Amino acid sequence: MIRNKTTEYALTILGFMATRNEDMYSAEYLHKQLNIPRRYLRRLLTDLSKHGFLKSTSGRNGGFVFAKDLEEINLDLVISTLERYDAINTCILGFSCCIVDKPCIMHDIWMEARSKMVEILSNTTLADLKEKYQMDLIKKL
Amino acid sequence: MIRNKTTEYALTILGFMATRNEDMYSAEYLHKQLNIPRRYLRRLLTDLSKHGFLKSTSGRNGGFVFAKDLEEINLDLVISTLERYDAINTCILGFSCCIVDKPCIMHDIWMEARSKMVEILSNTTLADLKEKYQMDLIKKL
DNA sequence: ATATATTACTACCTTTTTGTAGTATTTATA
DNA sequence: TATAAATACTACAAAAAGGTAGTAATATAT
Repeated sequence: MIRNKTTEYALTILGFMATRNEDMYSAEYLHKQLNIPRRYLRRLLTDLSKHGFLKSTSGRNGGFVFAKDLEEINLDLVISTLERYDAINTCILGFSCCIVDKPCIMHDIWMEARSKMVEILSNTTLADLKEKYQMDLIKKL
Repeated sequence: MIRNKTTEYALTILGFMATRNEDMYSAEYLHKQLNIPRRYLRRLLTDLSKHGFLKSTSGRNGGFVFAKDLEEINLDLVISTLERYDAINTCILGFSCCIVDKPCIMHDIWMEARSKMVEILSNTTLADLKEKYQMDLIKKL
């Protein structure tokens, strides 16, 4: 499902940004807050911009902000954008079908398990996370 | 969830073996059937033996058979044996928590999504796959 | 204008995962 | 006992993922 650390990083970054109220997030700031390797984080932020999640501003006081509404970004979208499935020759799940049986023996059970997961992830947007985060803050008072 | 191709291979191998009725499976035979790289497959089979899923017989006519009942091997067991979670410092899900929030913002939603998946996988044994496979064969007649 | 704080690009290095090679060992069979 | 068909072990090679470095470009502030 989530194969890459990069995807984890991306979720962490977007989740963090979604729940705070800064006008702008610089790579340096995010690095300090999230402890993701500085240079790698930078590259990832640029990637997230290229994929349309963020938009960047160069120069002093520059940084990153969301390129679209938080409602429009669900967790499955983030994951499926960053994980590169070699879509052909594999099950949708990223589980390569064996040659003998197509679909393979695992296919059905795997699809069932995976779809449950995807259902939850795709129904959760960054806006939901933000709301939840703020509710949690209130509860703590 | 499933990060490694190795895990996919393992599931493919065990699933295949569970649904056929051979007395013994040699690496060479499995290689031809499943198209997994010969040498890598061999090593993996040895690993699966060390992990107690299979037992091996050396020498001519040797090969691999299950070391325990198919009922005792569920899919989550296979996955969690082969994927090496660096259990400490990470969520149970293998998703490293960010430093700022512990548990991280994603924690709850992720646990929910993941537990649905694990529930299905851990409730499915190789015996179930075998049964399903045979039912499917009958239906085709 | 110049210095400073930021992102962008490209190339490289390191670690992990995946895959290969060679040789030794085991065991049935002719 | 020799041969053939298997697994076991160890080391290495290749590919992918993760991480670093240097430099260029951009924009603000002084």
